[in-house]
Amino acid sequence: MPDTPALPRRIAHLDMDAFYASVELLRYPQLKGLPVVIGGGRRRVDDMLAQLQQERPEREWTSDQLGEIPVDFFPVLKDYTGRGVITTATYAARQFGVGSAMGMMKAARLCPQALLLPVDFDEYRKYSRQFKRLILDIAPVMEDRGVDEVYIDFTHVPGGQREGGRVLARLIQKSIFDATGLTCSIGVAPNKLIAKMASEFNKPGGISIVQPEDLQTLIWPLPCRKINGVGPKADEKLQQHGIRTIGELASRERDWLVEHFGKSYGAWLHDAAWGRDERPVVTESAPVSMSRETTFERDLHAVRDKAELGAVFTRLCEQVAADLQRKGYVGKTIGIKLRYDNFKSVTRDQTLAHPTADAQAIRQTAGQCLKRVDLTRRLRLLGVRVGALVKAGDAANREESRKIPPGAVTPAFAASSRAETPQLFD
DNA sequence: TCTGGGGTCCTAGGACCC
DNA sequence: TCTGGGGTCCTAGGACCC
Repeated sequence: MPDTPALPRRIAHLDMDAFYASVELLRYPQLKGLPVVIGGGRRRVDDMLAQLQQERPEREWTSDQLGEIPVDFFPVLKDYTGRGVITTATYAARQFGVGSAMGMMKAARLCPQALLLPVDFDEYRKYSRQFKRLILDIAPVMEDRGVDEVYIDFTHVPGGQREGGRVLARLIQKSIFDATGLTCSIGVAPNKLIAKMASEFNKPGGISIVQPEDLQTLIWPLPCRKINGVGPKADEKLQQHGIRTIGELASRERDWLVEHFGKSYGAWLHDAAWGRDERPVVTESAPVSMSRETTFERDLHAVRDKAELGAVFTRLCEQVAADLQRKGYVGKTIGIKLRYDNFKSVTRDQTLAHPTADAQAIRQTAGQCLKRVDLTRRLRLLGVRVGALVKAGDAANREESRKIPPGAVTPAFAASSRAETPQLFD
């Protein structure tokens, strides 16, 4: 093999534009341009069609005619009762100040006439798989970052270096749009950190190319919060030190940042501000944990709502078990999460000698965890988690070779099993 | 105006072992 | 009697991301 000069790294970040809302508009084009909010419970399309059939019996309604459902049939935000947050909102709704993660009740005051659609993750996942398949057909090194985002390594892809990546980015955009009608924004830069910021520059439908020499002009004027990894807490602390932009962050000594933000995070902040990031685009990753949680319609009490809580608890355990089994994993760290009426959260977990994906075993251990928390306060949320995952087959093999006696328990498990605590809803 | 659900990673103390 | 480090695992909480 002849020596080839090392190519400069070209990393792309692709972000689907208003993904959930755009997918919904494919089904309901009649809502285009109207303020629409997505969130608050899940309603199946079948249920909606049944209701429609009842209210408008003059014709037959099938899933082929979603685009003909009259706009006045859709529920509006002001009629919504119950809790929850908005998952996303169309541009028309955002003009009223409505945005994702906002409480429904607040959104209803800002834009009472907004149409309300329930989230339909199955539908979004369907389009998610499709656009990722299209990308993989063009560029094989792709990292999954959730339903609507990916990183792509352009470096060795044909055309990936042309015009800094713009040619390949255009090709991917066109491929996705032609197949789905959906648009996306792409940023291409020397690394993931900058690419992520660049993909936001020209939304929607934009392509932004950032070269190493563009750091000062394009990146340094941005607020620190634009760095993926600087959240509200870190941003507030930075501001308290008079640091608002990435450029101001870059002008601080590395040692000063380490002193105030810790060895690891401080050094990382310094690297980030100087546009340094060597993380590779990772094409495969194994899950670490799986969980299910639910927020109740009203806060529940462990004693007074014992039956209801017990049923929810069992269901969560069954759902996690089903998720594990479906994906072929077992885990040995079983945990619970509670959120009290004052919004404070606590977690408890316990590690078993053997990994499991069995609903009864999960419920048994999660029940032990429940005995270790305060159950006198009303509960707003309950969750069940299984961590320390391994592939189901691998676990079986290792157990076999290590000859662990069946029924072995960790000391912590044995201790908590002996604990005499009052039975509440478990 | 009260604030979803699913994740990952980091920190820090204590247990336990060598 | 007082006093070592280092490594790993477990547990709880919190920041952050999509």
